[in-house]
Amino acid sequence: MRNAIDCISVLLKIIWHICMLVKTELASTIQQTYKMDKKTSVTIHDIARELNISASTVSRALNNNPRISQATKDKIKALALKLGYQPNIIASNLRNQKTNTIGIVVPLINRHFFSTFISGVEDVAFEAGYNVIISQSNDLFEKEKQIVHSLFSNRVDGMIVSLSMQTQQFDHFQLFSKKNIPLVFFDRVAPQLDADKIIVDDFACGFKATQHLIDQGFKRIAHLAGPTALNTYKARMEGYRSALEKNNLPVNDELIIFNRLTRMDGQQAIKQLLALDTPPDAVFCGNDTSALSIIVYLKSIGIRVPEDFGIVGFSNEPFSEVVTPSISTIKQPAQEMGQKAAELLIFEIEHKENPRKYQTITMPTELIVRESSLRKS
Amino acid sequence: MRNAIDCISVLLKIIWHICMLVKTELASTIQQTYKMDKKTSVTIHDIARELNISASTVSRALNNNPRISQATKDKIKALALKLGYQPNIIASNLRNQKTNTIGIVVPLINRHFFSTFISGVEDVAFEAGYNVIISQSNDLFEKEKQIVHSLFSNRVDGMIVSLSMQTQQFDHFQLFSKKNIPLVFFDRVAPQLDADKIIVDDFACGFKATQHLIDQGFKRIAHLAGPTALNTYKARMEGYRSALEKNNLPVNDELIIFNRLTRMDGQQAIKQLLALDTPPDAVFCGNDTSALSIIVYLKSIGIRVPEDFGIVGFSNEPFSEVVTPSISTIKQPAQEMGQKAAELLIFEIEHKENPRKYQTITMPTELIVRESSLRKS
DNA sequence: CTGAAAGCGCTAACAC
DNA sequence: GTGTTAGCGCTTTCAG
Repeated sequence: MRNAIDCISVLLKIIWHICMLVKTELASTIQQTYKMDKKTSVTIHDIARELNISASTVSRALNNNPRISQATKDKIKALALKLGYQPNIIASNLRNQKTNTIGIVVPLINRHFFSTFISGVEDVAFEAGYNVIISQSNDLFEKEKQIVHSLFSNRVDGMIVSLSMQTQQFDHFQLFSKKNIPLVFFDRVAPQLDADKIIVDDFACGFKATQHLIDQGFKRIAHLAGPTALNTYKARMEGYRSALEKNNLPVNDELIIFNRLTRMDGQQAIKQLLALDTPPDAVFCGNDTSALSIIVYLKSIGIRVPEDFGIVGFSNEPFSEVVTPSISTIKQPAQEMGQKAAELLIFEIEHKENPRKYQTITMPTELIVRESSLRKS
Repeated sequence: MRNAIDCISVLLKIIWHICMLVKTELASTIQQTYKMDKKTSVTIHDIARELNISASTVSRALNNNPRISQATKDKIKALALKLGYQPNIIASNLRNQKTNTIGIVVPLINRHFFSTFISGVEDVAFEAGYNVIISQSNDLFEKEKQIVHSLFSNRVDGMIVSLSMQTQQFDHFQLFSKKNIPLVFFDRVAPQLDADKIIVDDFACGFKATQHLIDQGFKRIAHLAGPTALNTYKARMEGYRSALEKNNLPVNDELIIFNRLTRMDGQQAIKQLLALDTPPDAVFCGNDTSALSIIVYLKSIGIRVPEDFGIVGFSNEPFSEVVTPSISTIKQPAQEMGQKAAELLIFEIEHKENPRKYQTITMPTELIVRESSLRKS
């Protein structure tokens, strides 16, 4: 018995040693791979050594510094190409205190307005030699804060932001303003923020949409408002109210419903509205999604749009054009807004002025009249 | 006369000097501003000096190195907070040869599939402490090449790519494979590429869609194919052909139309198909956009969908659900694909294996049957 | 026109 | 536990 146990114990020890051997073997392989990795990365020093010149000359040549003779430039560039040299931008960034990177913070990337905006930013940024790093706040204040800190630590040269739905404080942006790093807000902005802003005139849009419904002969117009903590939804609602007043129509609070404008919200809202003693005959919705769900519901209960009920949405989502009936809506120039934001930001990055003057750029919008509101040709 | 000229010359000199003075003044102001900027940026050395300890201790403390006593950690962290210390990640990146950044290359950011995919990537990346930097190739080969080089120079730790429509060569990706930087392709991939891939089974999807039309009693089924240089469109078409063959239906080349699947393309294609001697009674479209335009056209000329003509699209664009008739389509799990791609990439970044084994992950798809193809309940 | 040297801010091997 | 020191790869004075 004893013997057997001893035997096993010895065996185990042997196995253990084998394991250890394998492990060190593996470790050294990894080590070697690592070294190989490093060797494949050619630096300006490698080029310098090969040509018996200094690294600074190589650096200057590759940056087209006029003080270097054409001959050496050619020599250096040729070798760089041959060796497959790729500059380490991280090192350059550290030295230059500039990353050529701009950060974007949006609530959600996969919303048509935002992704189109980002596309516009990317276009301009790429042309100007900037990278774009994006993050989504998912409409959460805490995540927005984290993102902003992270982008700061990553030393972005500037940042473009649309606020989360929950954001009411703005301390986290002071990091940027204190270090004089340009900041451009768009769409969802805060009035109390001293910064550049790219917006549309949501008030005018709300007015325009409502006036259009009035012009089409609708008499009792309701409004689906988004969270009025956000400047955009608040202004749209105020535009709506103002249009009613201007036309001497009563502003009736039971006709204004506040929610988050999801499809569910839209359906609930229209049910609630139709249950009123004197229900409305039209509604201006804070977005197209809710407008859509209202159309679907009305169709399902046999109310005709626009004959019996008029609808105007907001944002010109891709589906608005193709549903039946197609949805009248307000078109925001998302791509152009992105381009403009990027242009403005990059300009400020490259021409930092002190003291700064903040601009607010209002982009043009368009009321697109489609079937859902068109009773008169 | 002479006097006058002398006078002017002296005046000019004076003005010149004033200018110079102003210039130096300005320069020093700028200098000062610069220094102020620098001073506001607190580093670990500032913390170290203040506490009479070394920078390395500070570094270790902030990174929660267990070798530092809790007491000093607390002291350091408290001061860091007080001074508003923000780590310079660029410096850390350079030193660590790691950027915690992953690059994404897509044809177009503001396409629902891609932006949703990106959103999925961002979710996972953020959780794992990675930044996401995105670029769009605009379906141009040259731009794709530039982007890939730029991302490499920016030392991304890994990259996620969907190829441009024009891409036929893949040399630009060797930068990454040579340095053993993980690379994950998705959706539009190249079979000859040795890399990880996240795809759906486009062949099976094409088959499924076509089989569904057959099951619904459609007899003569056409196909709108995208550019077959892309694996996705090619496989969809092959699935279509295979389904016909399996059901002993003839594969008729005049029923297969190749284009870029825009709305225009869709309209042209359907006209062409209806002009045939024996036109089809259904079509499987390579995407939802072309399916939509066909529906619109058929409605306009009084052909009923699905009674007279069946349609299946691809991708489950948001509008597909809400148009009338709603479009039967294939749903790709874009968000999940993005999450999976990010998980895979990050895993490979953090567990670099040598030699690498490349995986191809096929994500599940779903045929969503809606009105445009449903003749039998 | 080119080189030497210092340093961007952080980390980690090595020493004590 | 903490300090010393040496870089990561690049740019940029300053000096010749």
